[in-house]
Amino acid sequence: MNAPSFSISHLKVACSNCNLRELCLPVGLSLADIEKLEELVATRKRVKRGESLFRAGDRFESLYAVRLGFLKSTVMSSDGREQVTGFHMAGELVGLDGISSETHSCDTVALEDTEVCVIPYERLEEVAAAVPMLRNHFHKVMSREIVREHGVMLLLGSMHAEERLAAFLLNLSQRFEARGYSRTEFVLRMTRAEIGSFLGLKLETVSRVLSRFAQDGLIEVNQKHVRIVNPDGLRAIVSGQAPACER
Amino acid sequence: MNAPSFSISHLKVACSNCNLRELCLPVGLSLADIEKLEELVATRKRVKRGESLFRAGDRFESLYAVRLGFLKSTVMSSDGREQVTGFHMAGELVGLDGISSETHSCDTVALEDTEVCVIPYERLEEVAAAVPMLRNHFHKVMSREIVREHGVMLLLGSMHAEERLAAFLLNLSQRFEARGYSRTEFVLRMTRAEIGSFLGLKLETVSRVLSRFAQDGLIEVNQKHVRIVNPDGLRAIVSGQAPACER
DNA sequence: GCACGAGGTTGACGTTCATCAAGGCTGCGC
DNA sequence: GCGCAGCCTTGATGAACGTCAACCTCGTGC
Repeated sequence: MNAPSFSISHLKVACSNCNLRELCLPVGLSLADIEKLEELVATRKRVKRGESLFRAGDRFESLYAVRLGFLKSTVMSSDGREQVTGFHMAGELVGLDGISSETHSCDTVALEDTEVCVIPYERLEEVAAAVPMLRNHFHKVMSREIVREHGVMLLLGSMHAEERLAAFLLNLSQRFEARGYSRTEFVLRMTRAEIGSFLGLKLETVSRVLSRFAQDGLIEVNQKHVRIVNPDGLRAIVSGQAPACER
Repeated sequence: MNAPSFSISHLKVACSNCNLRELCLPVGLSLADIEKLEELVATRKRVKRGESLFRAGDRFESLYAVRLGFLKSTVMSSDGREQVTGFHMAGELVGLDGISSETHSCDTVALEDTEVCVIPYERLEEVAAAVPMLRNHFHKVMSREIVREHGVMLLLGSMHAEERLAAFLLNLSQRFEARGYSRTEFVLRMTRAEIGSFLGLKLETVSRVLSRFAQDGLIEVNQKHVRIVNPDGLRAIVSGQAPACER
């Protein structure tokens, strides 16, 4: 509970120039609208690897748009079990959990040095009232998060370890691609234990399944570095085409 | 994909008289605001047991506030696995998944004869722009759904069968109580298979665990009728105080 | 260079839950 | 009444994953 050492930069924020525009913003905003938005996003905040952006119990004041870096969100049960609820990368909005009770209900921690745009929520509410397109976009972002979580529930509730990991790798791949990175080769920013927590598996199982995928020529793994060799093979696993028992 | 036989009632809808006000609406709305709201909620819709309110792929047009009855939502993977993502009762809002892509991404089906208030989404957006309190309330409802799903992820990702079922029963209990029903005695509207799907378990496991709870004097079960005898015992199970291996 | 620690891999073994299978209960139509 | 279908229960067995433990790898600080 010690105060994390954020550096807050008061640099001029310019959404209009931001290379994440297509991810963050609705298309077709007028210049005037974008100006309103730039007033909204007053500051940026840096979060060093290992530090938290916010913690469960913190008063909710702002949403955060990830500019660069990588974060995880976790919830904790009363008896101390931890569950990773998501990983966040550039262009994604975090903090939505806090709106409901004006208090954050999860911890969000940087897995590498990260920079976010701070979006004071009260102001967002005002701007959203005035700019229909932005309001609509905001609602879509929240709804998309609900739909994403439905997908995670499907994964956790009805998939085997191999299917979960294949789905996880493909999801990462697709998100990296959408950000202009390679979809076949990337670095896992999280540990095996964190992947396991997210997927409802133990770290040993994650490690074993990754090794098996590598053995089967689906991927190459070297510690955190992953190369997807046979994406269709992974897709086949996700859709139950190739359950473990058939191989 | 045949058209379901809804009966749409054009009765005057009166939120101001609705006994679900405290669940549905923010406190402290002015009379003028409530009038705007009543224009918004134009119609009601009845859905018979077994029929669907909407299906994945349907164009999204409205949200629905449950007036009475009981529904489930399910998502389906490409290979046909089904996952129950939630059960809905009076006072809850369903259909939020559709906002993101203007298409519903889950099926929502009545588990008993059900009546909902239809809330055309376009109009909701307008009214929300004009009525700050309602806007804020709407955002909180969406956020609450996100937080709820975090809880389900925790359950699916890190709890044992007994813990899941204990948590499930307590959750139902608490929701019934909030609606003025008994918190100790209620009827499960869903089958064992549906409970299992929601909790990531098979129906046999659900049945076995319920029997074990009954044997241990925690509950009484008779088919769909459940009486919670020892809620603290259930709570102890949820918080890992009493794992199966200790008994 | 070396020691240390965090994170990762791999193997042996055990537990939990799924699977398969048989049978019971309840409500409904005839 | 009877038969049937849907749902539920219970038992026997096995697979998938967790647990425990040993060891390896890499990066860091001294």
